[in-house]
Amino acid sequence: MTIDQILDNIHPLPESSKQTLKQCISEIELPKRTILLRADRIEKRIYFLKQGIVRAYAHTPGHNITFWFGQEGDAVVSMKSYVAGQKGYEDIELLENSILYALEAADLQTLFENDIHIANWGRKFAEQELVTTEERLISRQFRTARERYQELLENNPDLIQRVQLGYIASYLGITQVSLSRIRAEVK
Amino acid sequence: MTIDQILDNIHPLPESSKQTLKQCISEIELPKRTILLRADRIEKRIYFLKQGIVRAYAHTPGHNITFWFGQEGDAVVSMKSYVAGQKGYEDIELLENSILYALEAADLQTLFENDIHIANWGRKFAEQELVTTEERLISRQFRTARERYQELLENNPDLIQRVQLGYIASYLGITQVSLSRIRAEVK
DNA sequence: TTCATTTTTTATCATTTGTAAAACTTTCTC
DNA sequence: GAGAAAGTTTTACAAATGATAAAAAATGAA
Repeated sequence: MTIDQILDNIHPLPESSKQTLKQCISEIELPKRTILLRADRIEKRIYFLKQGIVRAYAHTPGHNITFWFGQEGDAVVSMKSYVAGQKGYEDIELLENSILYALEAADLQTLFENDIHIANWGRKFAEQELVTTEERLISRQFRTARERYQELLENNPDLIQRVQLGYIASYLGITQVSLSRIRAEVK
Repeated sequence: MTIDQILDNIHPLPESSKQTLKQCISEIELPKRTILLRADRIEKRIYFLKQGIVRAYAHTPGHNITFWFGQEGDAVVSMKSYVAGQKGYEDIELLENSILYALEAADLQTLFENDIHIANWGRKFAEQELVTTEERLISRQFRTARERYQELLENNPDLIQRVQLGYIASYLGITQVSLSRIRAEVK
């Protein structure tokens, strides 16, 4: 997944604006188990995932709760840091050796103020994340864990292969034991 | 709550841009029980709530699920329509006689293309809705229904007075019977 | 490979939550 | 204010889920 594909997929940009934006983006490679973003920091960078898989989890008393998985092409961002300049809820951990595109949030802010195309690109970015987040919320509210597991099996069977089931269970909001029961039924 | 307060609260705008935007906004008054937005339509208008209270619910087999309440100052929008031009998930119903500020999404789109301040205002709008939605998702994933009811009692006691408990129970993701049990304990 | 560690599944039991029905309370209408 | 309708609480029972422990399977390192 190239950076051009990722940028264009959010919203097409005129060539000159795209070049301007790309000049602020660098590619980095990081090993499995790296904690890319931390809940207790105000994160200054945003990332796009070229290769790899990541999970976002919150540290809660007793155990950590995984609430998002990112895959190739996804933006990896502490939204609370990016939008409000405040500490987020999530640690984000690389579950595989990964390649990321990195971008300073401050650089992006400057571009927003000076280039209307980039401002609208940033608007589209937030809007798309908004709809995705809303869909996650609705999936969680409308469907049982069993249904959401089946949804995952159909729409994203990769994920279940690449991620250990304890994290999937946490993501679905059930215990690993319950997920095992569901898998025993469904298979 | 004036339209100026609502607009400025999202992101301050230069006076000329604000005037431009306000020229597209009209005030309307609608009675209780009006269905303002419908899941089976692509909605062309967005609203801000001056006075009243609304709920968003999805029609699911068996019963409707309430997943959002809007109060004074909130944007009332079918995000799927606004962002993606597709049918949304929700009907939005006025629970009280209400006064709303209305705006054609198409007019707003035109302003986005031509005024960088309005484009950044629109970006901020989406970003704020994003963080709010993320908070709702996380509240739902991290906390039990009991905790979320107590959270509501503390942060928004009004809501529980103004909205019938069946809707609150649905919003919390439990049955009305369970909510009754929780209330019996907490009181 | 072999052994140790981690992950997943299975079993049992206790707790929570849902369903259904009835009783009670509040609100609305005439 | 009386009666009807709508909303809320309570009860009893059934079903689903969680906690815990232990077994089985998979993974990783030497």
